[in-house]
Amino acid sequence: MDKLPTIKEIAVRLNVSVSTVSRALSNHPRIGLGTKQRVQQLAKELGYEPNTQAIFFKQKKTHVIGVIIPYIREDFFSQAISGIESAAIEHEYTILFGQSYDELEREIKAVSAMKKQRVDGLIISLSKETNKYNHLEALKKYDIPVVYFDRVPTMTDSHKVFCNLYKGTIELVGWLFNNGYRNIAFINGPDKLRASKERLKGYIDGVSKHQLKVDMQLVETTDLSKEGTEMAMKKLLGLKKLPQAIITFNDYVHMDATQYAARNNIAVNKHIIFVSFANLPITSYTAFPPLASIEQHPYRQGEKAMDILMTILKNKETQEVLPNTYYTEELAPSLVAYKQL
Amino acid sequence: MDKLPTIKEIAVRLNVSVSTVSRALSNHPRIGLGTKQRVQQLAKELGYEPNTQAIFFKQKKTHVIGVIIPYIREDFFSQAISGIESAAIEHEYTILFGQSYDELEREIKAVSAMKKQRVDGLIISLSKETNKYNHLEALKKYDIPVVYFDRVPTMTDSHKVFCNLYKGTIELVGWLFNNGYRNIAFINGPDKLRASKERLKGYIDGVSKHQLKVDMQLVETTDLSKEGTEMAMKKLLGLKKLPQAIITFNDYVHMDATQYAARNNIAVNKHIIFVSFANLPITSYTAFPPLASIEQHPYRQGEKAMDILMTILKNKETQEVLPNTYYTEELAPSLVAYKQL
DNA sequence: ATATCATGCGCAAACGGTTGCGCATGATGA
DNA sequence: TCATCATGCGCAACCGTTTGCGCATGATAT
Repeated sequence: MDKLPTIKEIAVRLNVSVSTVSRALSNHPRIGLGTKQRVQQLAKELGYEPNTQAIFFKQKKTHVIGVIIPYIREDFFSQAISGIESAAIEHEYTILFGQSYDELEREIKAVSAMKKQRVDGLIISLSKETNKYNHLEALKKYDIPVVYFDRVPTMTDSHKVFCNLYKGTIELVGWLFNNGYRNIAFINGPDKLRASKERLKGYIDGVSKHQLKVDMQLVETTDLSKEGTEMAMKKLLGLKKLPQAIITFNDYVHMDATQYAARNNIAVNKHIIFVSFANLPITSYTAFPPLASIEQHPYRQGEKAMDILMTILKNKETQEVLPNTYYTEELAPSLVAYKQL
Repeated sequence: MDKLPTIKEIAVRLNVSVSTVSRALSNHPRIGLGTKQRVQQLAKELGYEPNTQAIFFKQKKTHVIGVIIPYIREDFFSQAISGIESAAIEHEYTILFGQSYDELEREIKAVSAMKKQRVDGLIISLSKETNKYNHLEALKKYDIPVVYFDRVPTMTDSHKVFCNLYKGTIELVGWLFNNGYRNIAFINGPDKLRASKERLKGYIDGVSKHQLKVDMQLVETTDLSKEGTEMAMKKLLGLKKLPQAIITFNDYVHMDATQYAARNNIAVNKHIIFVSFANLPITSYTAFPPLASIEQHPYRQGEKAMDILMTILKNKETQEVLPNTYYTEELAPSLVAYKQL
């Protein structure tokens, strides 16, 4: 394969210097019209395309941003990455992709790979295991800004975008209340997860808000496995007073819960109604879809994260480095009722 | 932020030349032990990490491969990309990500972005619209090898890996036959799709193989929309002799078909049984899961594609360029029966 | 004592561009 | 007529690293 045409080759052929060619191509005012035309003409003929790698190298930029997520198979994240991608394209950026599979070790490796590739910035949704942030702090040394989304860290000195699930849960409880449900149960996720804490707080505050007393017997947790969910359901169905409604941690839990209920002769969504947090696109095809769901806007979270990253990068260029400004974008979740009760 | 330590800085501090430092770090035999130690020691102290961008630039390599798929939201593709990623990690490669959304125009842009970034290779599953390949041929000029998977082109001078759905469909028909079903209907996808042609051929040959006569009244097509599928179902349910089994083009069609059937008082999977091609992970949670399904091994397809790409790249290094060797990997699909009939 | 060789290291080019500065040249104004 | 200035272009450094080659130096062989 013959070599790609370079600026140098054009220079030689036209008997001018490389600097002239470079400037001619970028329409520098100090280059004569004739020269410009000859250069641009020949460039076109040769099919010259600037070697972006060389330019990026010199400019210490890559026009690449890293994206690390737990699982691309989760619809939530594939939507998020699509949002990121669409915003990235607008800014002429491309995405370097990595999954953590919810493992800290993999996350560290992925971050390290991004660092090696000198991404201009990183967007990440943390793994469940992530409890320390050295690997991410390390990026500061390389001047790589990090924007977190959805699974965001607790530190305040970070850029982040997330959906306020505390409010979402309150809304969900409110919706149930307004539709006449009082005895509202809740299958939460693992205690240590931030997502669980938020939901629980929302549940408690939501219930209290309507002058109901909070009955912790109605609150169970699952480790998100099928078995864990079934154990939780077993306890709830064993209560003397059966719950009228069950809020599940997410759609995966929802599905296991409803299937278990059905197997135990509960008329799902009649006898007990189920509501959840939206993760899955096709719950409507499911045997027992949730009657209402909290939409967490993954696509928009992705877009927003990218937007924030872009403004950070622009600011860096403009030297307006405001090192102590941290962007936080809190999206309002929205309740989607699938059926009018 | 203070500058990152470079080889040059180490050189200055140690009063040696950059070349010595470079060689000392890579354990070159011609460098004295003492010097090596001092260099490596200082490198460690400074936290020196080689600038991979600079190295890649010099070596005309990026250690990045591009991956372009239609929709990451489709579970098939998110699995495929996971397979690619896992193989990539083993070879110290990272993935530049792009979606075509099944549009040729977007695919072209994505390819162009990959080209700009000088990926070392490209793995792509073509968009439905892709009927010409100039954008991909253009990569030859840049010496970027392309490996196709699943949605592969017709040209023979290309590397590809795919699942033989012709055989898969035959197998599906055979399974139905062996379980006593004779009147087997088929809702296929759009005629022009290669995937449709393969399935249709498989259907016809599969049916003939068992000495059944091929009744084209049993074959309908859908444009893959809900409405299209329902029209197809309407026709099939309108036949004087109702089919005993229906093969659907994929799980999305399956779901629309079964829901339509249920609404029209067909006892799904009893009155008429449904089988499909696996796309969705959670059909088991669905109201009417398919009783059997052809698994197309997206993860393995991804892995395989990456493996092929790697051997191509290795060969390039070794100068053993065999320009007219094209790798083709045809995976055998496997039939998964969800219930014993 | 001299040719030979291994050892240890530095020079400089190269990858493909960008860019500050300086040097001619001809036109302009005083 | 001479200083002044805009115009058009080239020189060379630079980004961070690798690598072919050459140059000393001291040891070994003859």
